Amino acid sequence: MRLSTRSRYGTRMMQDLAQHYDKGPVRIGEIAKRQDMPVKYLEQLIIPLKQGNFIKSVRGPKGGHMLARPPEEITVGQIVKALESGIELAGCIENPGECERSGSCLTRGIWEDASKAMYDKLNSITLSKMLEMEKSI
Amino acid sequence: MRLSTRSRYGTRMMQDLAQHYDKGPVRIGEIAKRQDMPVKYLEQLIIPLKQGNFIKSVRGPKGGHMLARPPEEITVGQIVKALESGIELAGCIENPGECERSGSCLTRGIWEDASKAMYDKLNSITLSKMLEMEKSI
DNA sequence: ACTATACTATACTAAACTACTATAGATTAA
DNA sequence: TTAATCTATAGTAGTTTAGTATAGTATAGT
Repeated sequence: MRLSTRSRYGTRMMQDLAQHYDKGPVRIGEIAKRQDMPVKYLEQLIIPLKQGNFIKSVRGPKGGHMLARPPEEITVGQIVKALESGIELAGCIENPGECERSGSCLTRGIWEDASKAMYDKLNSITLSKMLEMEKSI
Repeated sequence: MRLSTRSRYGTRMMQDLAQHYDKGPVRIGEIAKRQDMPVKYLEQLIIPLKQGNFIKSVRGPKGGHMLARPPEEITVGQIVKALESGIELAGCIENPGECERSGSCLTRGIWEDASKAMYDKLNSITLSKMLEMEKSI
């Protein structure tokens, strides 16, 4: 039960952008180099993050990307949610109709509760909180 | 970020066995029919559950499977752990050596905490607790 | 106006993984 | 001895993941 690299790379990209918040646009190439992640892959991950209003971009030379909101207003849970295709542990949570047993299934509520526990934790961590953790490493 | 069918089917199989606890061995065919899951697939899932000492089996005619321990001593977290290949949200939690950044990675601790939140929730639910939930549906 | 730089959009692909299915064999109650 | 049942191992079609490739669009600087 692994998070995809989409979420993991995307979170590290957002971390990098938070570390350069208010210092002008940051090129994908820089992030990719610093964090050792493929440029072309990051370019794809930026799309949903822009749609979720977490990133804004400047085109052309001297262009790049930056956080659309301050780091204390963005949580890791939001980032993961934007990048992960299905965010719940089972499809039947988001879409009860996909299983005819949903109505009486004893396990369904369990997967729902466990998903919630996980996202509550992820949503409690903002990008600024994450950067603070840096000092204690 | 979905749980595999291994975990989901396996948990439903264990639920079924809990519902027939102390009533003699239950054939896989019965479980498969009641829960609408493929026999041959369940046969595979039983192996790790036996290894984890959650199930014991009787071979030959009139044989079948049963819980190796009472339902109040088995948690959903234990079942998922036995069936899921990697239980953590990122490989680097179980195996820090797989990524050279592990030592200084800000995200690693986050995935670890989120995994823990999830498993704490799953481990708080025993099979007997699960059966009690049945009444409230 | 031109050019180089950077973002944007879409399509493709190899490898791994998932969710099974198939075949053959081992035990044992009756 | 037979039939029921579990056990072991191998195969496989479909999907997903983690990228790469190609072709474009926007714009700062000259």
